[in-house]
Amino acid sequence: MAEIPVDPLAASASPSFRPLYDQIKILLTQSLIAGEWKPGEAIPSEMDLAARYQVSQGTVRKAIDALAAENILIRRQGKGTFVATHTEPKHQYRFLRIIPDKGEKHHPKTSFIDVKRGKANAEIAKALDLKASAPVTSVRRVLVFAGKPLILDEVVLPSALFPNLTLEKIQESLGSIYSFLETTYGMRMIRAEERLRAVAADQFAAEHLAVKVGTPLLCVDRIAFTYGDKPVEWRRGLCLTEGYSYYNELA
Amino acid sequence: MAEIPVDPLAASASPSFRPLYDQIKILLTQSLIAGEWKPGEAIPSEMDLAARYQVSQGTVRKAIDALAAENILIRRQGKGTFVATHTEPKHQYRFLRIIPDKGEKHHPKTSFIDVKRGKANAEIAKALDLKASAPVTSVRRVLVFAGKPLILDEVVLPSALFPNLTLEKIQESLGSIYSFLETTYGMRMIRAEERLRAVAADQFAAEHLAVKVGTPLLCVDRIAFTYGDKPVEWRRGLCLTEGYSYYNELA
DNA sequence: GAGTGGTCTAGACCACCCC
DNA sequence: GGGTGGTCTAGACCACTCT
Repeated sequence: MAEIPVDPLAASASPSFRPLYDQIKILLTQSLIAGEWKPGEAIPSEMDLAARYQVSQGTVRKAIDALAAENILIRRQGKGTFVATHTEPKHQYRFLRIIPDKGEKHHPKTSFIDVKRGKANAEIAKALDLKASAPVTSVRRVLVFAGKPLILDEVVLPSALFPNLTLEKIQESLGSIYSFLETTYGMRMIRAEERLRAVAADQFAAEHLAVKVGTPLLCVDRIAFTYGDKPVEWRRGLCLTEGYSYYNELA
Repeated sequence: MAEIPVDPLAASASPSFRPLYDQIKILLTQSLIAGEWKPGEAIPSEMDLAARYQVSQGTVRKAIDALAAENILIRRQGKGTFVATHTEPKHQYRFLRIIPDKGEKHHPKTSFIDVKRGKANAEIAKALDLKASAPVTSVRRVLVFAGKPLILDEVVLPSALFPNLTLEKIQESLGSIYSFLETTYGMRMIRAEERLRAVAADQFAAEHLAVKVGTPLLCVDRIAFTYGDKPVEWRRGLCLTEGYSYYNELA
């Protein structure tokens, strides 16, 4: 007669198997959400985490590897593992795919147009998982590359998550919006989905990008997500693709 | 007194360190280039490869993991590790990012316009690493989604690598161009770079996409690479983004 | 049941960083 | 020199597939 093992882990493991490193990954993510380790800070060493979770170093390693592959953690040999941040100059414009056709990628200068409060339309409410006509805050800006205004965009954020957002505050902050949201609201964007279309410039876009009405523009709709795949930002960018283009790698 | 180990590997390892699994990865890639394992076939088991290269299974595993992450190999638990192929229905249109705004991704029908021989212009010669005005073969087609012509594109290939390409041959083949190139010329595309712009439809595009001249179109330039990051295809697609858009994930 | 990939462990040693 | 991540190994066991 074989013994019947009474092991709660083994019992729950058999149907729909979940590897240990995956569970560790979830625990690490929860600590990140809870703010146990803040953006830019180092998390405990692999050995410490192995002791904490009572698993081997190799298992912790696999969990961290997965988070590093998603750009949520950053490994630095000899120094430690750090919580990724949009604040570092190198990662300021991590999600910006517009680059010059010739020469190196460079960062734009931002010129803000206005900050307004309003209600989410159907499309945005659906994208951000909000109730219809939930309060939202919109930021409109122009991004200027090498002296040329190239992108006109509108960033829409749920007011509940980002209260008291004003033009003054956002103008004071240097750098990208994500850097600002991170330092001001502790909200970190970890991934985004984009949809691209070609559209004709309307009057407003034509003025701000200094082109004729009807000029073809690249329209980039984005939904950005924070930890746990929660959508927290919708934006639409209208981009003049002259000398610049949207770069993408397919694998 | 400590012994001085005489180890040729260790000696060459110190300046500009290269991990073992990286070297194994290179050896595997060379075997793929040499055609030792053809697309769709299984490569030897991890244990066999470990014996062949005289390393541990874990090291072979890391090398295979890297190639699997690049979609060059495909792991299937319980069955083996296989050479990826564009021939399988699921991967036929792996690089196609145009999907409907509502509903699931679906495959287009192809309608070929013509196949011509010509000389590479400066842009294409540079992209494909060819001599100026090297002979190239161009294929023009229209991709039709759910009955609507949405993409007009031109595929440019070096004639030296793809000899005797005719309209008849390519029309006989079902499915994507990459599937055709793989079965006919044994050339496998493993990754691609794209640049997107918004342009106005010219006369030719307007006719084939059934729109007015001047309609904004998404222009997608692509360079596709085979093993060893060798560029072997240039293409330009003009895409009508009505009800469809170019989908991309940022991480 | 045999074979494959997938997980987990434990330990040794290396490369890198900073004190 | 001590700490961190990175590599490599060897072995045990689990999950999946096919016969």
